[in-house]
Amino acid sequence: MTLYEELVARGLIAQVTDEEEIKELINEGKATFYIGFDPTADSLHVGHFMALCLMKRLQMAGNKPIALVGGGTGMIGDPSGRSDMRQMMTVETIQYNCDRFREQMSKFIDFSEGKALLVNNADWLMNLNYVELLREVGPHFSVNRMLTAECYKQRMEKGLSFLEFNYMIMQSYDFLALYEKYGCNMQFGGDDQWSNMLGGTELIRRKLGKDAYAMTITLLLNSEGKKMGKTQSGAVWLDPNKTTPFEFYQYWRNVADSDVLKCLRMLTFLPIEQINEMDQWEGSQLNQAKEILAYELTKLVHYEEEAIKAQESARALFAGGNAENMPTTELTDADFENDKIDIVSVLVKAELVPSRSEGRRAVEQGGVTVEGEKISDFKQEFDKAVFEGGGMVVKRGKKNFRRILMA
RNA sequence: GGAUGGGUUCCCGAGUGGCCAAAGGGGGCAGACUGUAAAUCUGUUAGCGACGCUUUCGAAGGUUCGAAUCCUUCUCCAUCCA
Repeated sequence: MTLYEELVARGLIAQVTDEEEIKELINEGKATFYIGFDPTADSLHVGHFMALCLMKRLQMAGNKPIALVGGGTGMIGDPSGRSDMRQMMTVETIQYNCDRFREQMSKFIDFSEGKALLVNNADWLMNLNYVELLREVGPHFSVNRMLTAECYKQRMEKGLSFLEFNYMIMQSYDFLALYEKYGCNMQFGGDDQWSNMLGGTELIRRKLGKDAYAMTITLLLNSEGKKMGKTQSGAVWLDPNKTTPFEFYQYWRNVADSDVLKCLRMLTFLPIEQINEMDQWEGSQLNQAKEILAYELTKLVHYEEEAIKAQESARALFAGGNAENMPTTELTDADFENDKIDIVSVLVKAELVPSRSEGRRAVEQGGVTVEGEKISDFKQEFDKAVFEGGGMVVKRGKKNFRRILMA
């Protein structure tokens, strides 16, 4: 199976500019391609992870990846598919985020010996001269065409600032710059980037009379059509300090039946044949597929050791027993009054609830368990002694656990 | 710059002087049922020392016994005109 065939089989490819050319380029390892990452947060998330996996697959086939962090484009903010304007970020924040990206990426991509490049578009965008730029690239963009681009559609209703309108031009300029500097002949990106990417191939054609290609990756959507990798409390991050390996594992352990196979195909490196076998699984057997998915992804992102720990914890917890590797919270003497602490305080301390009111409601609704015993009175108190030694396992709902210990 | 319409709780969206911590829907959370899934049903969804108190309807002032609601100024957004 060729690389391109595998990408198709995994459902990763959304749109391509020229299928035959792209096939040949990447199958034979002749592509120098780039993927852009906008530094909108201080950690990469699951959406980026897909792109990183793709980079890795292509790198393994001999293609040369360029990871571009958007230190320059981050100054503008991509309006694609958004209904509101992004918060403008300070230069310091952007720089900080770029540095974090750099760290995390080097975990996945081999940057040694020029096998891959990491560049920052601030290097060429920040020094552009407005009038020069207008004269250089301005004539090659038709405002009429730009306005019909899919990525602005949502914003045509709500309003689009000139600042953000220019994002496409900046991204197109990136492609041109990389083409000239490194011979980068292909761009990959999320499917929401399609119009921005076409801007680049067009610019290269008009400006240099050369061909460049673009290919988009299917966005990872769940069966309800929403982007995956988001939870109520925000994105699922790759940084273990922002999303612990256990939480990361649990996110994938809990995906809907209808999404498991898709996730396995698109995100893991398991052989496609093996995944296709799982496609036959039905009902509760799919639970095993979810466990495999969670384990594989945790292993990729946080290494095997953490994946094993997360899996053991999860198994133990849901089998009803205790687990070694559970998130813990430590109490100090100051948390106690007369050597006692009430259940609501414990919940708040353990961050199992955001406020005392919610803690109280959780207890009233029968959602709180301590050491397997349901708590029915929100005024219930505990002696300091019970937290000594192994501590006490507190559970809110079915999936939120915390071991409470003395510091 | 001019005209018009608008900013309500996590989101959408009612509410035009007291009965409003604010209808309804979505989402979230919890319970039942299950497979740590989905669907369904039920409860709940500002905070707190909790049959009471405190803060909230773009911001700041004002009128009033009483303001999300009336007045003034400011601000932001959309549409049309320039």
